[in-house]
Amino acid sequence: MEEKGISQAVIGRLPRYFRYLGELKDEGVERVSSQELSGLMHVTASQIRQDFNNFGGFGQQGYGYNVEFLYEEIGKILGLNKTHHLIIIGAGNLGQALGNYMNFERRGFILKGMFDKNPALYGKKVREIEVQPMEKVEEFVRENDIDIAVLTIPKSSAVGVAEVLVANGIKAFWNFAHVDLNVPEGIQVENVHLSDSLMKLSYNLERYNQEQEKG
Amino acid sequence: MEEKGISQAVIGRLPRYFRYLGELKDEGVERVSSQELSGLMHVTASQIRQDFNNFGGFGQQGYGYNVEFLYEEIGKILGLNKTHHLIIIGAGNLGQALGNYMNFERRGFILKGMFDKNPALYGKKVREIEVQPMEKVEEFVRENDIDIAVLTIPKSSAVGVAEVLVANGIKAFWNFAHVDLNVPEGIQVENVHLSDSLMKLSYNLERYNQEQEKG
DNA sequence: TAGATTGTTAATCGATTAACAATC
DNA sequence: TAGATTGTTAATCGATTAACAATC
Repeated sequence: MEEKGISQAVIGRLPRYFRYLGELKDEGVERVSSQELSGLMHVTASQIRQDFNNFGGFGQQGYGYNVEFLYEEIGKILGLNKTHHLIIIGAGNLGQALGNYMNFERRGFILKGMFDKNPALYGKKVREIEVQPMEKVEEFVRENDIDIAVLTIPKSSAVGVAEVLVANGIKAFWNFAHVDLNVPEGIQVENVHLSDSLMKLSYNLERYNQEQEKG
Repeated sequence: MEEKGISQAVIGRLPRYFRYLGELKDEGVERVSSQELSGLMHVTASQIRQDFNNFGGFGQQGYGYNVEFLYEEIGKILGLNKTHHLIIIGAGNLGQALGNYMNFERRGFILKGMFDKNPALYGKKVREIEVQPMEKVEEFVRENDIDIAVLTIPKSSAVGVAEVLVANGIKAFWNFAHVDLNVPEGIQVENVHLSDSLMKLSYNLERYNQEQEKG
């Protein structure tokens, strides 16, 4: 179970393994070989075995992998056996959409608070959580053991807000603002730059069309 | 200006270049060297030059790159000089949030329609666009020159809906459903798997905490 | 025991970085 | 012309794939 210096390429694939294993588990499948999984997921069996072996041996020669065991282990690696408390900064459309998404709760990501600087939103409820004024966020973070801040605010305020949150103990950001945060060493940032993603799609669409025209 | 077989690693970096160059442009900066950009973006100058040279020479020895020119060129590469028509399938919280996000419009991504199978949402307006029943989507796609379908529906229906849309001429999907679409060759898919992203953050948070404990 | 399939080492491939000649 | 900085080739690094011995 030794883990050190696992590359982000591997980490990035774990949630997808987790998803497929969850589906197999739900279908009642008991064991799976790297070859079967390879066919299902369209990645090489070799890569699957290499990826799993970064975390120690989960399989058994001649048998393959036990689906439920592997599912649980990957869940643990991803930290899904622990509870994470999160707050959403910015209660606009996107913030509310994320707040309403119950599936995160199922995985142990518990929404504890929502904040906005727009008074029109104060008191508005997203599930059980009331939107609070931004002025209250510092105290709230200090007193409620918050791990993750979800930033669904405009880029103009994101960098400043992140700074304040770090000063009050936030350890991780799920950043939807279209800006690079530049936080101190050891603070984790996961960016979701939606417009970047849309531009990538646009490029690939464009490129394919052009190739078609050439023949 | 020859382009062929550009790796997705390079494509994935273009939107970020585009963003930084846009900011420099707005600040009135006229020229930038790969070295300066390197300092700003925290990537190597060598990588910057290699990336740009995939698309031909945008710079000038001894001078660097003209900010506005480079900005425009990368925009063109990303297809942002063209207009794209898109529809949103699934008018729930996330669908509405994306529909309301005006910035996409600024880049030429025009929302043309929204669809949902929930009658309670029919007629609801997101900006100028009324939510329509799912039954209307096939005809709408055929008659309105739609390029991109945004899927903000549950995974259970996403695969089937995608199939129908492909049959009616959709060429690209921006997929927020937590499932792999598996479309025919030549149809573009850009996945935004939010829960995968959150799990990655969870992993990195976990890992860092563990390392701290060991000392 | 024979067959299957892992864990792991070695080979290959691709992406990043370094170096430098070309040239503005 | 001298200085700066690109475009591009070569070197390095890391990630993926192939191969196979270990072992259930």
